[in-house]
Amino acid sequence: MSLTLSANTVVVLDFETTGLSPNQGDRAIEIGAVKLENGVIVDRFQKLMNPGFRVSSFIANYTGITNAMLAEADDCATVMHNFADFIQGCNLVAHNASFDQRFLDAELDVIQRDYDGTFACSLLVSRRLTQDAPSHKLGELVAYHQIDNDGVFHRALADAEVTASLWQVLLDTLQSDYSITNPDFSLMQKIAKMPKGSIDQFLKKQG
DNA sequence: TGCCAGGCCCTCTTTAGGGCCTT
Repeated sequence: MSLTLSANTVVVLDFETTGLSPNQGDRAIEIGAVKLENGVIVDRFQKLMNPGFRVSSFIANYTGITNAMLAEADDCATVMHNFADFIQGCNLVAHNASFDQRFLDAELDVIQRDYDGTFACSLLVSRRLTQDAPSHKLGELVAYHQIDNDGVFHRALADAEVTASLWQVLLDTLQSDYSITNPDFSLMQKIAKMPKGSIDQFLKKQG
């Protein structure tokens, strides 16, 4: 891990893609991200990218991203080079991070770039900290926590922004419910891996 | 020909199956 990795800066990111699996030939079509410094958004990144083939009608309807929009976009390599620069030195957060990590790894592998941060998953943390939530879908959690939003979902920057707000809600929960002052990224990673049954006892020891 | 994601998590579990999440 890089010595320049920032302790207080994370990038919350979200991909829109042509499908669920890069192993099955799916590609990224949009990346959106916000950079958080001590919980405050200090930078944003949003780019459509042309995967080189037409997206299905399902994806066009699901995301609102059309083939006409993608025809005018830069190719994936160009966008991902810029995004690799954007995330340099930062840890990463995503909702269901294993999905976004697979696409990030696949797209950066194509252009032979790498990143120095590690991922934390807001879905896994949410399942442990707000076990009463009826669902841990991003949209459902936005409603559950009454998170401000512009009504846009399944677009990369909009989803990254509400995920960043959710991340902050989860950090605030650690402070308010467990008296954990300044919970950090590595604690969130530990929470994500902890058995649900022992999370309460673990957090009470942290406070 | 027919199949086709992958990881987490629960339970009627561990020699398994299925729902939840992401697009």
